[in-house]
Amino acid sequence: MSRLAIPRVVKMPIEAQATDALRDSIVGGAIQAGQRITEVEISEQMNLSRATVRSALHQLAKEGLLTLVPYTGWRVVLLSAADVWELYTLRSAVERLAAQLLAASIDGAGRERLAGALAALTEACDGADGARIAEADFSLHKTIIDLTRHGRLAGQYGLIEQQIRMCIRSSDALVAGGDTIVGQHRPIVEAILAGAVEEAGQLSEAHNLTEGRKLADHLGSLEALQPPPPEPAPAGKARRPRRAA
Amino acid sequence: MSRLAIPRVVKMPIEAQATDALRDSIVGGAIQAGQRITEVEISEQMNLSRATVRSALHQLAKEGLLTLVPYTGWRVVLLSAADVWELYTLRSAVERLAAQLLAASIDGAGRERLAGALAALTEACDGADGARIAEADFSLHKTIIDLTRHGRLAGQYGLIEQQIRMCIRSSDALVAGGDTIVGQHRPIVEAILAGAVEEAGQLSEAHNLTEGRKLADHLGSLEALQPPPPEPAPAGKARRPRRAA
DNA sequence: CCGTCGGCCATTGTCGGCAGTCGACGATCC
DNA sequence: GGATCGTCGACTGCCGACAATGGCCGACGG
Repeated sequence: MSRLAIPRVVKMPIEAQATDALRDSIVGGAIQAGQRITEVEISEQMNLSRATVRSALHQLAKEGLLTLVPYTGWRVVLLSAADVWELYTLRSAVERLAAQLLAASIDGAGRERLAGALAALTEACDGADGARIAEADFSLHKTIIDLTRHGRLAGQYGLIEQQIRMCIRSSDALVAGGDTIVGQHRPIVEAILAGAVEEAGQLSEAHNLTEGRKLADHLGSLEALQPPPPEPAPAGKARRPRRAA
Repeated sequence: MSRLAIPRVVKMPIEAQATDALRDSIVGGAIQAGQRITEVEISEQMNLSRATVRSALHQLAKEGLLTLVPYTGWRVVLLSAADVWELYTLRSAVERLAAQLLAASIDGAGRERLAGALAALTEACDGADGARIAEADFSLHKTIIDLTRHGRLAGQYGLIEQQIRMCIRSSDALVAGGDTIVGQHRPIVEAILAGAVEEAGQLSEAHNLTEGRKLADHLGSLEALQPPPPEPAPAGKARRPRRAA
């Protein structure tokens, strides 16, 4: 296979690079939720043409991270409790399918990767680093998805995952104890390894639904306190006075 | 509601219009599966700029109807039996969720719409118009999705639906008898109307899985006959000889 | 003082063009 | 005759500019 030790050059169009960078900025919190952004603003920061940035923004809009207000600007979506409910119900259905498929078809290499992901989560839960626990959590779920070798499943899950990442960051929830987290995931993994199709699906579905309800309730109580986030300021520069000079 | 008989002008950016028109051309069969198309070709036919067409093509690529070969061209996807399996497993999971949610939350107006959709399917199945039956079939499924008032669910289902439409058209399958089709759908609708959450989900899931397997087997047997569709010709104009004069 | 109207500006919508890259044909050399 | 290299056409990647649109602010009239 690898006759020569020459590394394959990554051939990724700038559009895709810009999309990834912007996505990371959004889910990573560099661009706050609800914030308003403009194409020229981004294109200047990234040193790219507006058309290129525009393409990236449209892609992210399709992924549900941005909304476009015609002739006005772009806005980072602000996820409500209803959105969280949508996300987690959808996620439960998708992950249930993944768990079932994987339980029915997992092979040796797959068992190894899956066990490794669970071990990593267990190890992360020993510490108190919330971000690291969350990452290991996501990684375990993602591993289950990938191992199904189901391209469209992975694609749809990817969209959901980005949005979940964003709403978790914006709510600063997900602070369950490490023991609880491991205790929730271990049975799922064991059912998959045992080839118990129905059980794996049910456990996975239940796990997501309970977690989703918890997060939605948390967000709902927050929304009840501060009803309308009136205007999170138009991104950086305030509207300049009519006569600057 | 309708005070004036003046049709509301559609205020839809040309990008979106182009996207819809292209999607219809693809799923409608005007552009054959596997065919190679270029941006200039489309832009000339639609009398639009390349950038606009390009945006539409990218969107359709994200919907899974096109693939982009860098610096070479676009290709309408050619769905294999494996793709059909992916589509129908995914669809079964999504529709199961929809049936469950709807069974748990359907209201009076919803019951009416759902019953109407089933009646339309029954009526269509009395005739022998395959296209009309298929349309009524899709419409019933879509109605269930819409009634859940689950935006993201509807969005993800939309993507799957387009691809399923395409592969059904390209395989000319779906020729089950009208009685069979009604007999498969009626129990699902009845379970939803009865509020039987689990039963509705199971019936919906089973329906899609059996139909998907049937279609996948059909496509698999076709693939076994003609292994590689070698080159479906580069779209219209043949590669012109080096010296035209 | 308040409601309404008009103009202005910011921002997106759309377009044509130049440059980089890929696939393939044809010429050349062995 | 066969394989390899050079060259060409075609297509996408990316860009800057102009047009259209909607919101905001000030001016005007009541």
